Amino acid sequence: MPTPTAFAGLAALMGDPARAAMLQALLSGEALTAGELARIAGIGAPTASAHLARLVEGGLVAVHPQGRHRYHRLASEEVAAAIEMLGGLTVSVGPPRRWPHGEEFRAARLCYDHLAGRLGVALHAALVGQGWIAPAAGGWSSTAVGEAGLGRLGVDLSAARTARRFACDCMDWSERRAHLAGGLGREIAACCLRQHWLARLPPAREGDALARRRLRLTPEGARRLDAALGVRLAA
Amino acid sequence: MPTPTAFAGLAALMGDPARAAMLQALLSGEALTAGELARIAGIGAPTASAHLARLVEGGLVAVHPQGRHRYHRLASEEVAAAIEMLGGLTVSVGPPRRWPHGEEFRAARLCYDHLAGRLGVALHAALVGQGWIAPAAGGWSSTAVGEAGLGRLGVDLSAARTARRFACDCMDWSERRAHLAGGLGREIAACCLRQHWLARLPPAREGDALARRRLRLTPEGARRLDAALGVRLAA
DNA sequence: CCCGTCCTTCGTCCGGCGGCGAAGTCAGGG
DNA sequence: CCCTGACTTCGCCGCCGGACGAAGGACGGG
Repeated sequence: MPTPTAFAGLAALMGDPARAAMLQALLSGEALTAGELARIAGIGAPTASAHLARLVEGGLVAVHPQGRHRYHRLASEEVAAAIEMLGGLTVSVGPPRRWPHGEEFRAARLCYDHLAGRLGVALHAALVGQGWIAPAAGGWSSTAVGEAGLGRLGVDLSAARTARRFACDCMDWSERRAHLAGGLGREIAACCLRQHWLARLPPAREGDALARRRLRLTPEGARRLDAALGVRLAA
Repeated sequence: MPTPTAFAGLAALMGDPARAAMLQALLSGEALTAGELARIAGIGAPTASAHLARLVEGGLVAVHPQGRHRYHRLASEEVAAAIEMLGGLTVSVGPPRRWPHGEEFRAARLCYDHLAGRLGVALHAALVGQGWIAPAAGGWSSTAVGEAGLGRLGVDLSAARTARRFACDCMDWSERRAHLAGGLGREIAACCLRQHWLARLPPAREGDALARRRLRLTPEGARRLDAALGVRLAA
């Protein structure tokens, strides 16, 4: 195990309310400017700047300047996974409480770059149930019928294969079941969003980090997914 | 996602150096008394008591009093997994550094209740390579030849099946490859330790949380594992 | 029953960190 | 070229929380 101080430093980095709000906002995969993150965290610009500097220095966040904006995003998929896992702990740990988490978040949301919530879990179950993916070492591989079906849906399989992992499970913190991550999960989400099967992300409200991650199915999107996968994804 | 404050609270709980040292010590799966944890963290008894109260209150640690001792252990496998994942981040994140972590830890150690390090990774690879386990939804299932072989080794398969998950991957932070977790991983470790295939855990030195997790193969243990699995596990 | 041990509670101190305002730096536009 | 807008650096303040000493319960043993 790494030195306790290194471990504690990393955890402490995520342990500040303002930084935690920033990290959760970045979990959608978007790159956000320092000013946006300051408003999301509800703090002033100087304070946000100091926090972001520490997050970058700690390796959790990557920054790439463009003009007079500085865009920030999570440094890696591993960072996103760790944040998701910690978020999952908060619902399983502590005094049992009735779900205080909005119904919208449980229905559909983004986990880094793929679909999560009931929608993501249903997608996972449908892909397995239809035999489109099959268990393989370390995750899932696509079947012949799956490749045909995914192609019909417009999913870019070759792009999915360029990822470090083609398809693997990612524990869903609200449903307590796996949803689909990896290159395939990313491409399916990209394809769905591109084709407007899902409503666009609503604009962020000031101080509301969570609004960014909410998704709603369009009627058209629900219909096409239902037809393609043979399940009722829409609530 | 849970409220940012809940997330931050949990991360902050792990973010204190003293509490981090305690959690890492508990990662071996052992139940430790408040006094032991105080010495491990290098703090006084009153301070340790306050820290442990917060860890229990936060749901990360479970306590069960026995006589005048109060034994503490991690509250669940999920807590252990989250701590491991955060530990993994500390080696992949931040400025690239040459491995400052002891060779002994990378060779063999315990991850909660199963084998990790090069030993754990080699075991995983051997089980797959010999066809003793095969990919299944959410993890691995045992094959017929595997069940025979594991039975010869003295592994209690029925005990392994009582776990929530029979066999699944757990990312190894030092080898960056999967080792075996779940009921099977637990039973193999229990069986190995019971049969003295591995040297006993060395006694804890004061203030040294890491010593608890170091393992060394006995010559007898290495020979039997080599013969059974057909790989050279000993360095 | 009294003592030793383990652990907790209480009271107190103090260092560190998060917060902001003001000033400085840099990029872009009219 | 100056102005605006985005972000950083600097300096300072307030306060939360982690540290300890002393005292106060539990529990077990002689």
